[in-house]
Amino acid sequence: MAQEDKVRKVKVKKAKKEAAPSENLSSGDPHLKEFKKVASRNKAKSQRGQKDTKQHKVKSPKKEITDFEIDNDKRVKEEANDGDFVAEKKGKKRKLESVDCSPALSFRPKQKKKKKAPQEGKESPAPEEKKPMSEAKNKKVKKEAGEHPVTAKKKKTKEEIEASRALKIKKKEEEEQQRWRWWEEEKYEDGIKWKFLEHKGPNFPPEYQPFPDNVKFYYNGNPVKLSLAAEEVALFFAQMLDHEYTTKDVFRDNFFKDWRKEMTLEERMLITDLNKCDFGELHSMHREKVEARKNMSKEEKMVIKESNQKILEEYGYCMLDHHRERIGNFKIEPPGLFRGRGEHPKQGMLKKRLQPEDVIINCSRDSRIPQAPAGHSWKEVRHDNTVTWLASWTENVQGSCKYIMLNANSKLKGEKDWEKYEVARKLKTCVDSIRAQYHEDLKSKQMGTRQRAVALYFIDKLALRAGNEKEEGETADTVGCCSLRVEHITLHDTLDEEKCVVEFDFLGKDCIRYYNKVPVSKRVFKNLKLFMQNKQEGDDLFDRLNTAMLNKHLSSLMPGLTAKVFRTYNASMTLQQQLKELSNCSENLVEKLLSYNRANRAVAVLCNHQRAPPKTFEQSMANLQVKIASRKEQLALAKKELKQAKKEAKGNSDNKLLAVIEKKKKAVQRCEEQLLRMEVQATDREENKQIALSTSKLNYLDPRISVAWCKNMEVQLDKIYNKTQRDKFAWAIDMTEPDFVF
DNA sequence: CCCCCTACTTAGAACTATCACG
DNA sequence: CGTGATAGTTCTAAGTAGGGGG
Repeated sequence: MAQEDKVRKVKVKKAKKEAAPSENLSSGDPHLKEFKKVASRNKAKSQRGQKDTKQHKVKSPKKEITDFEIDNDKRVKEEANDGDFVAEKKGKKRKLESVDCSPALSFRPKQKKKKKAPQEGKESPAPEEKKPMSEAKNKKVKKEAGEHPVTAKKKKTKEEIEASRALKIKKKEEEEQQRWRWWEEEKYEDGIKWKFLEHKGPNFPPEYQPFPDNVKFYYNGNPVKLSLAAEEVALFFAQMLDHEYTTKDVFRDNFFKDWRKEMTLEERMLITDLNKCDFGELHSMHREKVEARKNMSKEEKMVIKESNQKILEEYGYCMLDHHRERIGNFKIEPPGLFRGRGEHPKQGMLKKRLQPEDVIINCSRDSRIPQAPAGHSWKEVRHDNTVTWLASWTENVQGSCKYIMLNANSKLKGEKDWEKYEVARKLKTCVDSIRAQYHEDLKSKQMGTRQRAVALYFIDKLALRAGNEKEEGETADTVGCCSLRVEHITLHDTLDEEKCVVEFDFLGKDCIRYYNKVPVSKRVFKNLKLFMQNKQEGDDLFDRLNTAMLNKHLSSLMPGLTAKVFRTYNASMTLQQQLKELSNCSENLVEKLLSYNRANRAVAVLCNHQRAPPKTFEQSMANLQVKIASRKEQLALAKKELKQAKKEAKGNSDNKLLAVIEKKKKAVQRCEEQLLRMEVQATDREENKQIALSTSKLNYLDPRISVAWCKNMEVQLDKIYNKTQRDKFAWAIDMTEPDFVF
């Protein structure tokens, strides 16, 4: 248990200055002040409006910290003239020009408001800490009492249903009341993520249960009883037999190699060819199990649900600065076969079972340290409050770190999210000059600067990702902006009557294809031609640029600015614009929602958020069309009847007839409404066939835009955000006024 | 300058619960 | 009152970005 609390040092990077001085828009940082102002305004509001009995809010005077020193190590190197550009081989990029780099300003507002003393006072009295457990218990007791009447359960009647409903509502209210309104509090000083953190450690998956002897694995036609370890891995493969993965050579090879590592020497001698393996019985056993689980009785399902609930109760929450916070992924990932996306060179490799000995725990020194499962111990317990994770381990397939962190509705995540949108909003104030500058840079004498300008143009205009370098052969071959290669774009002097068209075709994150034909400015086009000169397939388009250089430059234009901010900015701006353009107050609810979805969709298209069309898509679409047709018939009929009724009533003021007319009118109206709803649904669904809205909604769209829209349009918020989303965006829902502008 | 490591966000697929409909 | 489609949740892979050390 090494107690090395790492104190993150604020790094001051050596700044190199480029020949052309960059416009520095950063000083003063008015936007972040705004951020703070909003926070306190909201605070005031809520104190006015609500009887918040909590008292975590303690105002604290702010202490300014000095800004970073800038090392003005100015070095200017002249770049060769245009004729000299030589494409360099991929992988090794030599950057000839020096790059402007302002001090590595952290974009956090904290920077401006280091405050020390009051932090202690901020925390609520210590005794509260012990509470959650007993509280939880109480709740449970209450619940049980309600659910298990002493007498027979025949009496499970209205009363009880009502009671449970009441309980639910009550719980909801309670939840609302208990919600930690962290956005009304002061932020911690630089880098400190928490003051107190206590949790139970991660939850491990159950041990492997060997399958019965009557289920056999065959090799070369002969039954073979496998050792426990080999059997477990064999089952991983057998379970996936329905999946396309298991037909791929790479997958099979990787699997077989790793499987053999788990075998005993004897097994390894015997089993040398995957094609001679017969997993049939294991596979069907697995299918039966799945089937059986599906067919379980309600009671059995209930039992499982309850035990899951118990696990959630125990492991799913932590105490963070006196608040009970939900953990996002408290379960240790179970072992299995690695499933990469796309043509992943490591697909099929064995992802090993983790032991507590692999896991590092992070928590407060003065908290109850989580107990490792019986007979085990943790790899390490540390107390680092500059990070947000509760536990971490190294995964064996890629060798990367994995973390257990809090749920999206937590303070730690929410605050970061809020900040992200504030940075994006700040970009709004200087985007014009940044655009002007990169437009200028397209003419730069320095190749690197030109490349940077073109890359920035793509990132801004097309919302491309930054495109970090990746290790070759370790992952699927995907690219982002800076890692584009010459084969990923095709230049067309004219295409479909448009000039200077760039045709993009590459695989991006998660191997999602990006295909787009975009007319670009002449200057950009000319530059691209230049960049591609003397290069061949496999060469980097931007051979003098990488994401680090790009971001360095960006952060010199505005603190906190990186490539990905453009995605956030353009996504949110698009939503706001589209909502303004598409929706209007006089629409009915269904139409408003269609408009909202369309605006959302425009963003998803911009960000290239795709999904596999649902398997049942065609079928369900056809079904819907049938329904629409029949409804249309109904409508026609209803209209006819109405006409008929009117005819009969002509010149006749018999009340009865009039009533009939009214009735028919209503029927027609109802029919029309339903028809409209279905037609809208059909349109929406068709337009959404291959587009995933949720990613942008969750990660790119400032929720305040949506909240404000709902208020202005008089649309219930739960029409656009489900429970999870409302939880995640609680801060925005609470603070946003109808006049919010991104 | 380059490479590696850490920490955190973003991403679509798979799985599960719920709801509408016959 | 079951069933199938849809909505919501979980899972974990795949990105971004910045630090740090050689």
